[in-house]
Amino acid sequence: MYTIKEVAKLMDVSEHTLRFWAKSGLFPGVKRDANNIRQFSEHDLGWVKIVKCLRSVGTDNKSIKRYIDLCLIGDSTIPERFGIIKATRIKALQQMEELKKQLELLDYKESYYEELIKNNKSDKYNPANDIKEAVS
Amino acid sequence: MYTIKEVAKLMDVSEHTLRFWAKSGLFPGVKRDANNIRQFSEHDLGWVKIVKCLRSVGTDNKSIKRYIDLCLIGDSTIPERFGIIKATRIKALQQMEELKKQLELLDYKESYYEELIKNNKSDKYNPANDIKEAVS
DNA sequence: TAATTCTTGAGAGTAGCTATCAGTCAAGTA
DNA sequence: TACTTGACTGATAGCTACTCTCAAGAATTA
Repeated sequence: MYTIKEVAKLMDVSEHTLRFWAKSGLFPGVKRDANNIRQFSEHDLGWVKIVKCLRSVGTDNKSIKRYIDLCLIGDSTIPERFGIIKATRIKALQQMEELKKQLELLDYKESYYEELIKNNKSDKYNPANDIKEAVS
Repeated sequence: MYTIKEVAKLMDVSEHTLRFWAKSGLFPGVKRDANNIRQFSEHDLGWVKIVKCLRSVGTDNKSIKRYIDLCLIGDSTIPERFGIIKATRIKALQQMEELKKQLELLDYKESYYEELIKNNKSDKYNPANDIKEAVS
């Protein structure tokens, strides 16, 4: 059993955010002790993990709640849950591509500045002139 | 020259967001025509591109403004700009790693559901039991 | 001339945190 | 025994970065 503080550390999510997610119904059935303090089980960490995963890909909290609720309903919702996960995976792959592209720009800019510094050159007060093609 | 609508389409950023960024001072020196309508040049698209890049990695608008302002000051700020880009690049790499990890979970979940459906099995109303290791 | 289309800025609304605060409880210390 | 410290609680306020709605004004088309 873990306190909210331990979960926060373990999962790298702030206590505030965990409470916010809990209040939003994203962690069903987390037990409390005699002093009303949340006790996260290993099982509950599973919820935290999937919520964190969906959030990190940009799924809004309402849709996450929907997924959680589908889970609670049971087997009949497996096809819909499957669909959600598939769509989320595709979204994640797209984000990966986008991130790669942005990384290329950062790589380029980094070497551009490096060059500038090494050769003690000016960029003519025009920081965008290191970008060859205009559109992303 | 491009209207804001064209830029929105070209760069895949909403007009609203472009106006918001413009108002925040993230696009210095965008010209207007006789009717006060913004005319983005190729050069201006460079600003949009770098702002979009920094935003996509989670840089807050205040820090982006700082970067833009440094650019406008000129050569004396090249070392600081270099530092910002380097730090941003590292942040992007970390995000890449994080995304990969989340993608693994999604991959696992997808095949889990697939299996479930193929074999007409139950997940015992416990959607978190497809997660082997508890912590992320 | 009238209707449509586009852009503009102002301002309201929203999501998802993030921070503050007072209150409760348990354990440790004087 | 009284006091302090520290962890957790929910309520609530505040913040960022959009996102949407709107009315006004100019240009285009019927």
